[in-house]
Amino acid sequence: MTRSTSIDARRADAKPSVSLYRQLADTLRTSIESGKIGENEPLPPERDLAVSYDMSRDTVRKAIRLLESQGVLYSDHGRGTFVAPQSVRHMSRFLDSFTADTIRRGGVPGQKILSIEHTAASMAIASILGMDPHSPVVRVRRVRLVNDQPVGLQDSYLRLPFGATLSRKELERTGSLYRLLIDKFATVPTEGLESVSAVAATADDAALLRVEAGTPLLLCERVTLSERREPVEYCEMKYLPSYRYKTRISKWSSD
Amino acid sequence: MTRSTSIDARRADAKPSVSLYRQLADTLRTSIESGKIGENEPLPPERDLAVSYDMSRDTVRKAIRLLESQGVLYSDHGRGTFVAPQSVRHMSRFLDSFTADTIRRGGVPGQKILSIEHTAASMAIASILGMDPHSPVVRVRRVRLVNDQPVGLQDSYLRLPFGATLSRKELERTGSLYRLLIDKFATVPTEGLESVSAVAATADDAALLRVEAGTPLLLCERVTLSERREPVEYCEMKYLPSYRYKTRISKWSSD
DNA sequence: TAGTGGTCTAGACCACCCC
DNA sequence: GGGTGGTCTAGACCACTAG
Repeated sequence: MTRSTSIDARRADAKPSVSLYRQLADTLRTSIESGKIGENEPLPPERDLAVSYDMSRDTVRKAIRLLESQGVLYSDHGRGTFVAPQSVRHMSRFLDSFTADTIRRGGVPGQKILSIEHTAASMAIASILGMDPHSPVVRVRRVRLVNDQPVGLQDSYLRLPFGATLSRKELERTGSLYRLLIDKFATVPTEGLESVSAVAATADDAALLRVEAGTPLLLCERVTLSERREPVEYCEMKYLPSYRYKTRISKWSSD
Repeated sequence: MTRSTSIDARRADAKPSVSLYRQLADTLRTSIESGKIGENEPLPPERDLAVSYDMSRDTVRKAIRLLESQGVLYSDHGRGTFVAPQSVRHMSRFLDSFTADTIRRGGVPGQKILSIEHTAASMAIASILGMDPHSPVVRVRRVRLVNDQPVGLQDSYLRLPFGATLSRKELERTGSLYRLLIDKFATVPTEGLESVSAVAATADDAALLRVEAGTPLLLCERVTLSERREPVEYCEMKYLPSYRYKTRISKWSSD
């Protein structure tokens, strides 16, 4: 007995082995994005999917759980599994670079690098990055652009491997600090802790963002953690009011 | 062969049947909160836990997945499963009432109800709540307090079941709109879509929050969806800069 | 190489929704 | 009652990490 066509084709693909349930999740996601199943319409029952794609029901369920966690599907006990409304599907937020996030929203991301300094950590920065004061850190200040218009300021402090440095050229090439972390320093940003509030633009902020001083800005502070849950970046972002920060939050805390 | 003590005790408890994996998750969460296993220290291997608690390894894994989604644990392939740092464990955000959220942060929640109107939905409100214009809605305006100090304004539009009404007395008793939705209208808020930005306080805002007009405020708009993914509430919240909005975001979007 | 988490299976039974 | 998702099992094998 052989596996259903489309999944088998993927299996023979470049990657040596993507798990079955991820392949199924991709297949389902694609068929949902293409509109084959409408909002709030049901998927075939798990048992049917298992037969169709020649896998166990448990594997089908894993695919459904994955898509559920991404806001693509939702299941109701006794009723069925349904396609989430588009409004939900497009709200999911992930730990993502500004670059990728902007592209996902349909904008053209850009940046103007204001400065890259190799410096010693202040007590505050050292504390939040879990290092000793005066340890070396890299500070990167940037203006973020969408479609060539400034939308926000980013002030990042990076903890680099011992002796490593970061050049303006490297950053200009990729445009994304996260890509550099992954590709050059083999550090995968895995989790982010964010704290959001509102502040008034300082004179400096105002000049860079081309608004008046005192304009309300969205202040977002973030600590980024590696796979081992070590802090690797602290970043302060200030965004114009036109920039909207979207999130989906799920379920009930007793879960 | 009988089940390990603590889990069995729970099983005999009030609730007729909480699933095994949730019981194990509760047990593990408790023992983590109590500090029996420190930050970034490993749990016993899944196979050991399965033997200890007399359940299958798959059931143990379900408990671990649940805690992982709540930011309590993280697993690394080939290394083990570890307790997340406290900073992560305390950042998880859920679709929660202001009331519950404030308590979780260690504050005393309060509210001053400014008005409760039964009115007809504007086109904008009707559109976002997925109803016809002029359909009946309830608008609730409140000042939110933490430790008796005003921290924000909430302006909620509720879609109630046909013919239902909402009295000030009911809302004053529970203090929480969500509790009323659940208890009185059998509607469980399941998912929220939020959009956050910054605004300047209007003269009215300023008076209610006891600050100067023009003060930057955090503006958070939210659409709350029911289990069936029908919109049940639209809410605009404006918070003082001192109020911080905390989130944990996970993993990589390619997941 | 030994030990860990990750995937997958085939089958059983329960809980819930709706007709 | 018939169909759906939810839970649980026992066992197999793979993939990754570390000493």
